[in-house]
Amino acid sequence: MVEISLPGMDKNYDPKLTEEAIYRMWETGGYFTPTIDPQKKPFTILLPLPNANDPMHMGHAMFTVQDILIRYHRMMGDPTLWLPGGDHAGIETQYVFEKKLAKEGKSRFQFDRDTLYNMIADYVEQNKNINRDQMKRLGFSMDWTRYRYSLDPNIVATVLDTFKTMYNDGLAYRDARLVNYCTKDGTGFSDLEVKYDERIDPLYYMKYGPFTIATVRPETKFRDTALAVNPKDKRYKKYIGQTLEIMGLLGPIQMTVIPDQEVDPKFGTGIMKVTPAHDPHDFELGKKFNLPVTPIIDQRGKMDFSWFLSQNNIEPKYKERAEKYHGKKVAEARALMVEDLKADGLLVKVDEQYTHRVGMCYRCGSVLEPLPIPQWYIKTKPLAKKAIEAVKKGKTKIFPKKRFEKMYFDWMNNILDWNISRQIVWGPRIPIWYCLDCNPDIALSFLNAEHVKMFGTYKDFASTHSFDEIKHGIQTLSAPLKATYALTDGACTTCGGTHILQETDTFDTWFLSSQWPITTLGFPDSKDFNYFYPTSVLDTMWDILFFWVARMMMMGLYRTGKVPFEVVHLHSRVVDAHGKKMAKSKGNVINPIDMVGKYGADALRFALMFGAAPGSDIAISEDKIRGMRNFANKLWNIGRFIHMNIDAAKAEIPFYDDTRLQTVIDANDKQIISELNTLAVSVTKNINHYRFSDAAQSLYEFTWHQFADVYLEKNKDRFKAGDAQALSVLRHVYIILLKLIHPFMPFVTESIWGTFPRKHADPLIISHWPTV
RNA sequence: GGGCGGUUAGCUCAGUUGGCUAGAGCGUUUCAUUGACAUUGAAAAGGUCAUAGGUUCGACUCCUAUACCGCCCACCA
Repeated sequence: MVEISLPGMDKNYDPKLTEEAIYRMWETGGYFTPTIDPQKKPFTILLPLPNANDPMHMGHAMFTVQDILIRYHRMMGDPTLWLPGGDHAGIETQYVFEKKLAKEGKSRFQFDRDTLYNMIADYVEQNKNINRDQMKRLGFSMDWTRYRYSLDPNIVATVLDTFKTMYNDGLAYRDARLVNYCTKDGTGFSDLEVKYDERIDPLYYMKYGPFTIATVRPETKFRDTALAVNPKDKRYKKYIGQTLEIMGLLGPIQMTVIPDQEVDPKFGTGIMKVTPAHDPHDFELGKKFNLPVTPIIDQRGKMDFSWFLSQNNIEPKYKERAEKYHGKKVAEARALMVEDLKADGLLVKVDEQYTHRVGMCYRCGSVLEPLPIPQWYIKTKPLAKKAIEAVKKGKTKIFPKKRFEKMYFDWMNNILDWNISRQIVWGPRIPIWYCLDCNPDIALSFLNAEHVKMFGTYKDFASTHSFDEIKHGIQTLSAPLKATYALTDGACTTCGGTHILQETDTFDTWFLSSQWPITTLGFPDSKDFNYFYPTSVLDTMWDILFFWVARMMMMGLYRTGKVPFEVVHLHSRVVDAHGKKMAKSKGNVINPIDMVGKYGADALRFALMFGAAPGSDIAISEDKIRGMRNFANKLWNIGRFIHMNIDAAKAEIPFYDDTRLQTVIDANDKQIISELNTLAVSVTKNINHYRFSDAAQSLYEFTWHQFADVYLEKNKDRFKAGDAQALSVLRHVYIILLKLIHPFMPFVTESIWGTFPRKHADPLIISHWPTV
């Protein structure tokens, strides 16, 4: 066996020997940083900012789509910017951090607000770079000099400014409607974040005056304020408008019967109890009929009977019951009440197998409690209107259009106001200040020196604590809806006092990220903003179309009057070899970094692009990645073959375009050149149309089965004989191929590129894209 | 409840406006054994394109219905 030795080219391509050095060469060479040239239209992509605290998963590896576009445009000569960033990911990060604390036997309640915030900040700081290094390992050609973190001071400043502008425009407001509240995590959520789960719960039929009603939530009935029936329901028509006295577990209550179209006469008994404080539908109904909102569950998910117990002359039996329920968790109290209903003969029957959908906390899985808590909202209708128009007019194009444009319009048309308040510490606080002297009823919770959680109103604490103590120890401030507030952090505009406290609600993370295109580029006036906004393409998976993309459209248009991006490209979801969603619980997760270590970044990137239609899932398996590793190796060995033959020819092989060879060309050469041109045209077209799979497949097919298997095999004798024309054509086709493949497989192509003679010393990354 | 997508070779999927013997990757079978690559080469097997109708000279491709799978949205107590 004769070993062929070529300098720098082993028999097999080993990504481990090249990738790191090549990436460093690109980065230190400054090729990721665009030169601003006012004569040229830039090409810009903002990376969908990953959670700074999370390692990469396969979904992030799909950002390869962006790198392909970026590398392609860079080679086209466009000033090209791919701007990376990291997200503080409010609730996600605080949740992960609390779990970490729990493992160490600690709880967030052992720390005051500032300390907890700083601990989380340190934790994120430690993890931030893992993510960045991993993206480098995939070869992503991002401009790291422009890396942004969502809590960078200038980013936050713009976000606060947006809030103030919206507030002054009447688009940001405070209201106490029913919010999806997780009593375990202690925060409210927006409607988008609610995860609905099918559950089987008992449906209780209970006697209710002259009626029987059905409910899954008997614990809320104490604060029912009305009964609703369908106005067309003959059975109950005569009761409409009447006020009835109904016997309950705590004695008789007064109840008015009201009409409501939406009551289904066929459901249960056709009568619905109305509980405005704990049911979204009832809340709206209550507004219509002016019913009081009377909560019976508190923010910790416990029954609150203080309204009852504070009454005079309560019958001892009822007092005993109320005391028994008071302070119990919802589920526990419900069980007790069902027992008491039985005892009183009020329970008619129980349907144990009632299935319904319940709103759950997407984070911790607890049942969400709709609670009437004041929150900050964004009025979305006027913003959505413009976002719809922009897409209709084609200012922003959504791809694949067929599937996702409809989703976009449906959501925008039915949009509800956006709750941006979160009751967590990890994030910027809403820039609103309350005067404690003007609002002595503001409820405060804070930590005293012994780390004991304390609740009370400002009035309660003012006599025993200094303002400074309150200000620094405060955990949360829950101002009643009627409390007055101001945008200023100076003196109170009403009383001139300085006992003012900032809102403790922090912004929904998505409120920050919805402004990413403007905050990262330096709105309202900076060189980058003026040059790069609007960006060219926004590429992401469809799961955050509403969370992020739609909201960026609204916010970008609101602040700048221009769309934030010209194209929205929704890439495939990565699934396992059997088309199933990857999940830790299923044990089918493939770690991208492991695959890079084993087969190289190029192999993984190519596998992710190969064989998926736009908008559909992409199945990934180790077998497939290995197959693509083999392709990289094939490409590498064609390079070795060419070197070997040129070296053996012992003559200078002219550049293809320097010679008259083109006019006296051999039929075989002519054919491969023609096929190459066809390929270059189709790859270019496919990239322009976001058909990355087609581009990848044609590159694979041409390289392996046309160029290597046919042309190269057929002309081996000519190469061996040192035929200068043949060798020139061979090398030319190969060099062009390296360029065409480079956006997909940047490492192997760049490393081979370096071994060939060329007119300019430039690396492949900034070579010129082939044009025909 | 409303809407969307899918159903093509053993597996995962392409098939862009209806038109040549329906393709790829992986897997399988047979042969080749080493001056580019065994991470290879040559060849092969394997599909009533979910089902039933319809439009058309012609349907994997268009229309209707059905079945199953997946996803999104929705306040049914």
